[in-house]
Amino acid sequence: MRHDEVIHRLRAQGYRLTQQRRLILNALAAHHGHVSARELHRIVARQAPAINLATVYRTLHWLERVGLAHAIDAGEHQRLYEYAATDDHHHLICRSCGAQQEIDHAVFDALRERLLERYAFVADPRHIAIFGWCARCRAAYAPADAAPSRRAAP
Amino acid sequence: MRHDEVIHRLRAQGYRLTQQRRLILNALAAHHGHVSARELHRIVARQAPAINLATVYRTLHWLERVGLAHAIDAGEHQRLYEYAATDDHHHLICRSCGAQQEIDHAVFDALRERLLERYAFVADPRHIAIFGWCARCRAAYAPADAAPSRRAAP
DNA sequence: ATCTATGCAAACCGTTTGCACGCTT
DNA sequence: AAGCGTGCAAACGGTTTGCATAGAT
Repeated sequence: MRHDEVIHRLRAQGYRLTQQRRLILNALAAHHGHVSARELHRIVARQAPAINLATVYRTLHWLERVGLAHAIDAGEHQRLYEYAATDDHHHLICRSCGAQQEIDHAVFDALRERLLERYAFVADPRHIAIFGWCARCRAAYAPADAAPSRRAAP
Repeated sequence: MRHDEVIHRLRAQGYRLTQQRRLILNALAAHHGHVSARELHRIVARQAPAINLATVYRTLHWLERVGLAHAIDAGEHQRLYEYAATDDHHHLICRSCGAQQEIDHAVFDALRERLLERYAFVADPRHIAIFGWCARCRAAYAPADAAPSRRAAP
């Protein structure tokens, strides 16, 4: 695995490599996509039942600090983590069925340029969740490709 | 104020208009931008000290249900609310100084088109927070207009 | 041997809920 | 008079922290 070398560097920096950290980092790296601390705990607990949830939290903070994990920017009411080696990407989330689709960072290039021009702002979107309606649900609901009206009174 | 008529409609639908709801709605509408439940509670408590935090939460849920308030999509580790009459807009947030700038919904038009073409996804971004670096901080840090490198090891 | 990281349990913070009562309708 | 909405207090779920100890260096 790739992180062994990273870990080496970290050890050189005075951090200690414990079984728990190893397990948690592996689980995080193996898990494609986001994980909550709780889920991660459930996963590593299969291999090391004694591991404590607090340790997972502390380790996640540590991984974030040393740059091996990112906390999710946007999204729902729970903090999620992902392995930092993952390429920048974003998500489309369907309001109707909840399906998530990963999209490429490049889709934001035009927007970033525009923000730079108009607002002199260097955008660095790391993990944005964009809500809307996926093709399937749209087809199921209506033939038109217009979004369902949002402010409609019931 | 505009909501009197809305409230009228709601009353017609069988909802009851209490002092608390009136106060909370007014405070929410008067507050430009996002508010947390706690902050809103603090505000209304100035006029009605007996008002309970649970009531604020319940009222916010109710306002959301009837379409008078939106919960914030993206953003930080706290759920925030805003008055629904507010136009769709988004925020640029500086990672360095924390400054927030409101940006127009139209900035997303090109992105929405692209998402529709490429992913057949109808994006409905309501309140996205885009992190990055504002002009001032960028000037202070470096002459170049490049974003500070993100994955740099310390 | 040193001192970091862990386990445990309690604390914390925002949010939700059950219940009896008050107030709008 | 009827019943929705409120206050109160307790419960809840996720996250953090103090403390003694195990374990990596």
